[in-house]
Amino acid sequence: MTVKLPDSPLRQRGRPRSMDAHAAILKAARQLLEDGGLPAVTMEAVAARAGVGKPTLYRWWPDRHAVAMAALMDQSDPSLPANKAQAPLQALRSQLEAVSELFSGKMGRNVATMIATADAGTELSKSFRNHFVMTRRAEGLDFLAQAVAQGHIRSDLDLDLAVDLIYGALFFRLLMGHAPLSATFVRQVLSDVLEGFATKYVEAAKPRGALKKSP
Amino acid sequence: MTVKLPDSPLRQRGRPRSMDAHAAILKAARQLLEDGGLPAVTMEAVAARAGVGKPTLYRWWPDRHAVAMAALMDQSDPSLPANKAQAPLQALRSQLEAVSELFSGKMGRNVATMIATADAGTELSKSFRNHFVMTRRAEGLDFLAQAVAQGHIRSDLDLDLAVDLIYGALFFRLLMGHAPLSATFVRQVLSDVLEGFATKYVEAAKPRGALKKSP
Amino acid sequence: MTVKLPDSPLRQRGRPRSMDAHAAILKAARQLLEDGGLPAVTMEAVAARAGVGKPTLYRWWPDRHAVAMAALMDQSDPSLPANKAQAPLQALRSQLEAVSELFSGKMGRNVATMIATADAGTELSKSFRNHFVMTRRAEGLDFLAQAVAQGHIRSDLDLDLAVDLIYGALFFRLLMGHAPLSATFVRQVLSDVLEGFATKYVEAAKPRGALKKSP
Amino acid sequence: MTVKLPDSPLRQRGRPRSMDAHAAILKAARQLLEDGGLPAVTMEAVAARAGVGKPTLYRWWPDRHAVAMAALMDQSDPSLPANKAQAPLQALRSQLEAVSELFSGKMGRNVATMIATADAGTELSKSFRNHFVMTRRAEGLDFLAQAVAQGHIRSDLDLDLAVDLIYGALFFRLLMGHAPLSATFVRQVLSDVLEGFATKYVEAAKPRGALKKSP
DNA sequence: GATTAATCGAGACGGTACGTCATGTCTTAGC
DNA sequence: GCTAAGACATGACGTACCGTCTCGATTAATC
Repeated sequence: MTVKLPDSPLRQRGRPRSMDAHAAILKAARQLLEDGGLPAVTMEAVAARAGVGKPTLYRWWPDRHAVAMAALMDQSDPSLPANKAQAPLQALRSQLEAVSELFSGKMGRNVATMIATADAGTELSKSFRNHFVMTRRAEGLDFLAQAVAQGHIRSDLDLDLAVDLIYGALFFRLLMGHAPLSATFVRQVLSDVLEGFATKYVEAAKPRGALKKSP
Repeated sequence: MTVKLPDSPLRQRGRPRSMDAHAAILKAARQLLEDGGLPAVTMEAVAARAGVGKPTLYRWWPDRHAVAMAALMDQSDPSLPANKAQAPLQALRSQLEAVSELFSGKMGRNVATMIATADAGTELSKSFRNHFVMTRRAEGLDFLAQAVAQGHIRSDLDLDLAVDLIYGALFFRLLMGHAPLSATFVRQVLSDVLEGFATKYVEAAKPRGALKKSP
Repeated sequence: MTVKLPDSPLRQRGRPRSMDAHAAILKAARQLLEDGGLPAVTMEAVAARAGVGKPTLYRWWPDRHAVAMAALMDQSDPSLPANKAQAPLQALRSQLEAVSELFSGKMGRNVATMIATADAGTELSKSFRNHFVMTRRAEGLDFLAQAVAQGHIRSDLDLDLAVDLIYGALFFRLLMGHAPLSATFVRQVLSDVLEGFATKYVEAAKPRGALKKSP
Repeated sequence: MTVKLPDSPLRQRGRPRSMDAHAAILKAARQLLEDGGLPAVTMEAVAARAGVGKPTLYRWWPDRHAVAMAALMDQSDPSLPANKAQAPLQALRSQLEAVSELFSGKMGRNVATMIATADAGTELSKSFRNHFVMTRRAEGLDFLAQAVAQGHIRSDLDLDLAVDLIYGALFFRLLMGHAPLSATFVRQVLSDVLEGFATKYVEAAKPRGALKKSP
């Protein structure tokens, strides 16, 4: 997370903010998250561990939730693996496996919890969702689009829906916990979803859409 | 939700618990939930509004989270619509529409938040997930199985995965909020997922599973 | 949950307040006062030293000032020496010496500071002033009245004014610090004030200073 | 109060200090004192209202107490009425009336509070006491000395004690608040104290009360 | 009917964390 | 070199709930 500095014609007037303090705060929050999860990230504890005053915390973040979000976003690498060499569907599978591995860990639960707990209207909350989920989703969407372009998938599908199906199943299992988040699961999701979309089927099957009229 | 009383062979010796108090507590918690969401459900506030002592609360629930869960479960009708008259896929669609309508409301967010926040290992937490999600999921699974039995859907599919895809997409949109949870969306999810599964396709297309080996 | 009965004799409803906590708080405040004066009596420090939660402090006193007042009043013996055996003017001198000795010490300054700092309209503030000053003033007034009755002092004087002169001079020196608060000072104040009031004076105007040897 | 500038032979090297800032600070402090009393005079508030940086405040005054004192001393006219035309005891009465009127107002309480709260050893604290009390006391002492010289008062008295009696009674009533600080009170104090001191008394012991009509 | 014991309301208790405020120090850029 | 602006560590403020602990009162089953 980066703090937006006003790029105004006015130059910095007062003492510039301490980058040390900033870094120490995020580090402290990260450690507390790992040790005790979200409830351990109290402003008090973060301030104490970072060697920082509470007002400094409140100067830059509205509440503990925001600090925790910033810490998580700061730590995790938002850069995508970008396996451009791979075939698009293969790349999608790799990415899904990486995501599911990340999210099945301790931090994954934290992220999921925070997304569900957040105010959903806040700017920070949006950027958090973007950081952890929506950029991945966008990447996945891109992979699907490439697959369509390369003819591996039918071109008449709603790809937005497709990625929601894929990532949705993943998060559903994460939250409900009724089944593991294994690589096998990822493989199954992909194959089952994409079977419906595969070009091969389109060629052989007709007519589309009749199903929903007579179930 | 009702608290299980020990059906001991010994007759109750002391004063029996007050059912009035129990009901008043849940009602108070419900109102607080509606007014201020989960954070408003404090033990203090519930006790005050219900005209009940705090020890009475702690006698029956371990913490505020549990009280809120109990209140939500008490209020919501767990009974399923059970349109056995309808064709199974039609019934599934009706149920999904009902669920998406419920969850896009205020209480839906509360339920989602609580599922994500809960300890995930607690007995109460499990029964909460069951009450709000897993019973619906089980019902959906049943509808799919009926559809298979009646030949509307291919018989060689992993139905567990299918329901996770369907409900997952729903919850994903609910949590991320990047797109509405409309009836249109439900229709799309169903049609797109089921197209992959429709019997018609199975007849025409071969071979299955080759896709994932050469994407 | 039960019909409220007209609570006849205002019976204790909840847990009774802990006298231990009360005593510990006052003791802690007293020690802090001695160590660091009034500014050392912070709610935080009192709570910590007394092994008591801050809310318990705020339940019974509105602010740190009140706690310090209560501590001072609790510690000091409001009972008057009551030297009824002595002649009234002699008793007055003894009392003044005792008061000046008390107030020239560390606690004296604290008391003086608190009287000057207090809100002056509060009930506690009034009772504090009563406890430390006005009861002594009343006693002094009584001594003077006795002296009048016994014919040592003229009967046509405003005794209220006389005690204010006497105690006022004492406090004036205490606050201004331009001269010590010695026993000599007390003797001087008394003799000079009373010279104006002494019966003998009116009658004979001689010799000076005899008064204080045989009041 | 004015800050002493170093009258160095060297010309000032940097930016000269702003006299505007100085004046603005005292004005701001004065206004805050009037609005909210001593506790309202925070460094923060003074700086903000004066449009001045906090370091500028701390450069010239050690703490908020000192700023408040400076503001009070700056505002109040230290010049004495100096009715040299009047008879000394009459002049003393005029002065006492002026003082009692000033001190019974809002600022009077502030001054009294600050005297009692101040560290009593500080240089500023001493000069504050001098400014507000001791110069008046010295003036009163002078009036008494003149009265002695002119034969209105006995010559063998401790005048230092006499002024402490007079001013003490005044401050005592101010602090305790058990009786008003009226002109009547001033008249009474003077007459009763001086009766003991009046030359006439020593000589004739009759008649009483004539003194205050012809001092 | 009297005894007994579980439960009730009320509310004080020791705590923890909250979010705010003011302190006094410091580090900039601007005049 | 002095100013304003303002970030900083510190620490007390007063509040909200937490979960525990007495209390006296209530209420039924048991004696």
